[in-house]
Amino acid sequence: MDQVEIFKALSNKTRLQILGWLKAPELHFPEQPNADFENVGVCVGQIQLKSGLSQSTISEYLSILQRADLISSTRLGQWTYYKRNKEGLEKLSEIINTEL
Amino acid sequence: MDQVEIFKALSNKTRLQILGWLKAPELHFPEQPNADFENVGVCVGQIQLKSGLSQSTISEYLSILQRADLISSTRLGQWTYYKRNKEGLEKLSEIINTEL
DNA sequence: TTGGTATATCGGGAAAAGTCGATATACATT
DNA sequence: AATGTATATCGACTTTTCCCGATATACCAA
Repeated sequence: MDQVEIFKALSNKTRLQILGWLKAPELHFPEQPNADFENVGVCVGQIQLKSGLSQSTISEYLSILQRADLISSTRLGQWTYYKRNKEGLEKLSEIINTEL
Repeated sequence: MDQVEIFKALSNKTRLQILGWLKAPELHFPEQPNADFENVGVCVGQIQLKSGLSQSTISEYLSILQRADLISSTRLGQWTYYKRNKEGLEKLSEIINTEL
């Protein structure tokens, strides 16, 4: 993954917010039936609702974050759940501490 | 400083390279008369030369990095020297570790 | 004060990102 | 099979970023 793409993914207020929400889903989203936050994350619809942006925009934003390895997804039935990707974020932290 | 602006500043290959060069100027730039790397940094002309981009572009890039608190500048005679801003980079690292 | 060098700012054209509504796809339920 | 719901993709339009050359400003030297 190109470093520039990681920073581009983070260069947007809504995408930064999404990462913040996913860091503590229980604080930012209502209870979910059939899928716990820790294991699978939060479904697209909830994220969209909270963001106030259109469904298509949020879907694209999530895939940008995913391409940057900052989040990961799981499909369960008709829902796609996204959660933080700890490894990707640790790698980012390392880039900043060692290369910049 | 807005977090988004920090990440935007980092969303460009050349600007990332500049930060990398400024992390270890002695490895990336020739000796400078009258100004040592540790205290004042590297002058715009040297950075431009190494980047291969135009003078105006590099001048703008440096000011983008400076507005994001990632570098700082010192004017000495007709030269402006830029160096890494440790504090800003530490703050960035903290943002990533605590908010994302 | 005239000219030379270093850097900053301005104006612009091309490319990329932001964001939407419409449509497609995937899955579930009846 | 038909319909409904969740998400992804497409096409378009607007705004922002990239990067340049030209020009302005600041400082220095003769």
